[in-house]
Amino acid sequence: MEMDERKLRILQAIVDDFVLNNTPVGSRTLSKISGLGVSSATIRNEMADLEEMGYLIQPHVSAGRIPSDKAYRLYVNVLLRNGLREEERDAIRRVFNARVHDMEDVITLCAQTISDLTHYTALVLTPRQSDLKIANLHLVPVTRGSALLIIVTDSGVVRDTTIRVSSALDSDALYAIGRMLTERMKGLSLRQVREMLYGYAAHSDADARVLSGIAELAGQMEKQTDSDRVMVGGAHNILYYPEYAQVSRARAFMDALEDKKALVQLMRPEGEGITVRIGEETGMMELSDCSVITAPYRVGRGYLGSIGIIGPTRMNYARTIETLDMLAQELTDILSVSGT
Amino acid sequence: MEMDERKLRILQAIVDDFVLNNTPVGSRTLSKISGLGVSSATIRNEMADLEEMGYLIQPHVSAGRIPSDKAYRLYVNVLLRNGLREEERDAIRRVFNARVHDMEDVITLCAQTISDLTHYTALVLTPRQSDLKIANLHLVPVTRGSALLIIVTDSGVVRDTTIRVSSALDSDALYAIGRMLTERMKGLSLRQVREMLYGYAAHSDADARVLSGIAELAGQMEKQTDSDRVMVGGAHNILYYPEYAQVSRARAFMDALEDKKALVQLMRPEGEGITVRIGEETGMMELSDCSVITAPYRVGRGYLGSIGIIGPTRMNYARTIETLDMLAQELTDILSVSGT
DNA sequence: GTTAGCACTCAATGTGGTCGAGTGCTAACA
DNA sequence: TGTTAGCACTCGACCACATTGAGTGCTAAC
Repeated sequence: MEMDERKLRILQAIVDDFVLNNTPVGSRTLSKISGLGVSSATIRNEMADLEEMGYLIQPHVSAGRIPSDKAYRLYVNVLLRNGLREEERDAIRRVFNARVHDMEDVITLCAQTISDLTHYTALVLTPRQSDLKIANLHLVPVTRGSALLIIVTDSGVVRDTTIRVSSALDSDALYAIGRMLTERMKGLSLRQVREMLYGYAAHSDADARVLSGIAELAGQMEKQTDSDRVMVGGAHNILYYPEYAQVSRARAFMDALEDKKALVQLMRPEGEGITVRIGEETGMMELSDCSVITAPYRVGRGYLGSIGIIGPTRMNYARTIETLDMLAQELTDILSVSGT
Repeated sequence: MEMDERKLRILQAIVDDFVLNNTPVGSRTLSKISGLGVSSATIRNEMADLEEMGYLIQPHVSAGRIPSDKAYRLYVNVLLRNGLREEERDAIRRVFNARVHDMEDVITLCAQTISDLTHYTALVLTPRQSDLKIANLHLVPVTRGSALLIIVTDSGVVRDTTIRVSSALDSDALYAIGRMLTERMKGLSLRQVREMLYGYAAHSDADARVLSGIAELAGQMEKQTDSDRVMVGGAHNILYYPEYAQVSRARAFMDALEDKKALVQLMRPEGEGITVRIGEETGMMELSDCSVITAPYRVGRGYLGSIGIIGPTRMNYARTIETLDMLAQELTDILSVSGT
C-alpha cells in the first residue's frame, strides 16, 4: 500500500476537521468538505487503506475515523501550512515592544502571552542560573549592620540577598568591597565562584561575612535544580477542551504538570528549531493524548532555555508552531540586546 | 424558635459530617454520630426547626440536609475549635526557616506552602509598590553605554531596568551618581519621586538619561495596578473536590480567578485579624459556593498585603484558619527582620 | 476505478420500573 | 411535655430495555 496525493489530501482533511470538531470524521462528511469530488464510497475505500497503513483509528465500527499519532506526525512534517494571518503576526511582534523590564518579567510576560495566544498551557524553561556568569557584584547598605548583596549576571538576571556585615562599614566601604570582588569574580560562573571561595582567605572579619554571604547566594543559585527552571502558565486552558470534560482527566493532566523533572525533559530541544512531540512521543504515559511543542531561545549563539506549549494532540499545529517560533525569536532578540 | 445547646451540637455535627463526606446528612446517621443519645425521630424534629431557622437546606424531600451559608457562619463564629495538631503547627513554623531570599521568593514560597498545606487555592496579595519607599538607588555598568539601574526599597523589594548612559561614565562615576540620587530620594515613595522629577533640572546629558531611566522605572512600578498584585497558586486543587466534578463548574471557578480586580476586593481585610467570607458573602456570583479566608501581613505596624485561600464553602475552617493565621504571622516576622 | 444500495453494528438517547434513603406525621409512652 | 416507634410517602439513583441514526463494509453495476 502506498501513499498517493489523494490519500494525503483526505488525511489532511480528516485532521483539519477533527482538530476543529473533535468528532470522528465519517466518509459522507468528508466527501462534502474535502473538495475532491468523489463519493463517500470512494472515500471509504481510501479510509480503509489509511487505517490499514496506521494513519487512522476507528473508535468503534459505526463511528467515523480519527487521526493516529502517526497521522499528526505526517501532518506536521508535510501537510502543515501557514497558520497565522498577517495581522496576527504583527500582534506577536508587538508583544515585547512595550518595554524590557528585568528578565523575570520578560519570562512571565512570555508565559502569559503564549497562553493567551494559543489557548494551550504555556511552558517556559528559564536559563540555568549556575551557568550564568557574574557581571557585577554590589553591596548596598540596608540598615546599620546589614547590607543587600546584589549579583548581576551577564544576561541581566539579578539576584539578591540580605547579609549581616560589620556596622563599621558605610556605603563607600561597601562599594569598595563590591568593586574589589567584582574585579576578582567578573566573568566567572557561579559554580566557579563557589569553588574559588573555598580556598579564599579573608582579610578581615568584615570580609569573611561578605564572602560567606556570596558563597551562600551562589550556593542558592547553583542549588536551583532543573525543576525550579520550569514555569507553567494557563493550565486552566485545557478545561476548555472536551477531551478533558471528565475531571479525572483534567486532574491527571494537572498532576503530570507537577512533575517538573519530566517537563524539563520534554522541553529539551531536538535540533536547532521547533520540536514537536506528539502523543506517545512525549514519553509520558499521562500525556499520551497530548502534544508538546517547544522552541529554544538563545542569547548570542548559546542555548538558554525553551518556551513551549502543551495541549491535546488534537491541536492546531500550524498556528501554534508559528506562534512559538516567532515568540522565541522575539525573546532571543530582546535578550541579546539587554544582556551582555 | 430559639437556639439551644442541643441544636448547636446537632448543627455542628451536620457541618462536620458534611465537610467530610459531601453528602446530605440524614437523621439516622446523625443520631449515631452526634453522640447525643437521642433517636433519629428527635433529631428529625430538631432538624426541622433548624431548617425553619435558616441553618439547613433540604436539596429534595428524600435527601438529608446540608448546611446553609448561615450555618457555616455560625460554625465559624462559635463552633470552631483547634484544627491543627501540635506537630502540624511545628511544621508550619519551620517553613520559612530555610533561608530568607528576596521578597519575591518569599511570596512565591508562601503561595506554594499555603496551597500544599490546605489543599485549597492560595491567594497572595503582594505589597503595593508605589507605596514603597526608596532606600537606595544604584547604577551598575553593564556594557559601555548601558547600565543597570537598581532601586532597593525599604522592605527589600528590588527592581531594576537597563538604561542607556553616556559611555564616558565608568563604574565610579555611576556610583557617584547613584549616591547623589540616593541622598536626594531616600525615604521618598515612588509616587513622590515621579513628581519630584518633573521639576528637576538635569546638570548634564548623562544625568538626564539617568533621570529619565529612574522616572521610567518609578513609573512602571507605580503603574502596577492592584490587579498585578494578586498571585494565585494551586488552582488545580479544586479539581479534587467533588463540587467541581463538572468541568463547567471548574471552569467557572478558574474564570473567576482571572478577575484580579475582584480578588483584590476579596482580600481586603476586615478588622485586624483573619477575615472569613462565606458563600454569598464573597459578593461574587460565581463564587457563591466558595469561601474565602484571608489574613493580613504587615511590616512594623503597617499593612502590606494579605495571604489567603479560596475553596468550597464545605471547607475545613478550623484547620485552614489556623494555618493561615500562623503563616501570616511568620511572614510578618520575616519581613520585619529583613526589611527596614 | 467509481458509485449506489443494502445489511449490519453500536454508541447515544430515551423510557419505564425498582430500590432505598430519608422525611413528616401520628400515636403511644415516660 | 419531650421522646420514640411505626408507617405512608417522596424522589433521586440506578438498571434494563427499546429505539434511533450515523457510519461502516461488502457487493454488484456502471
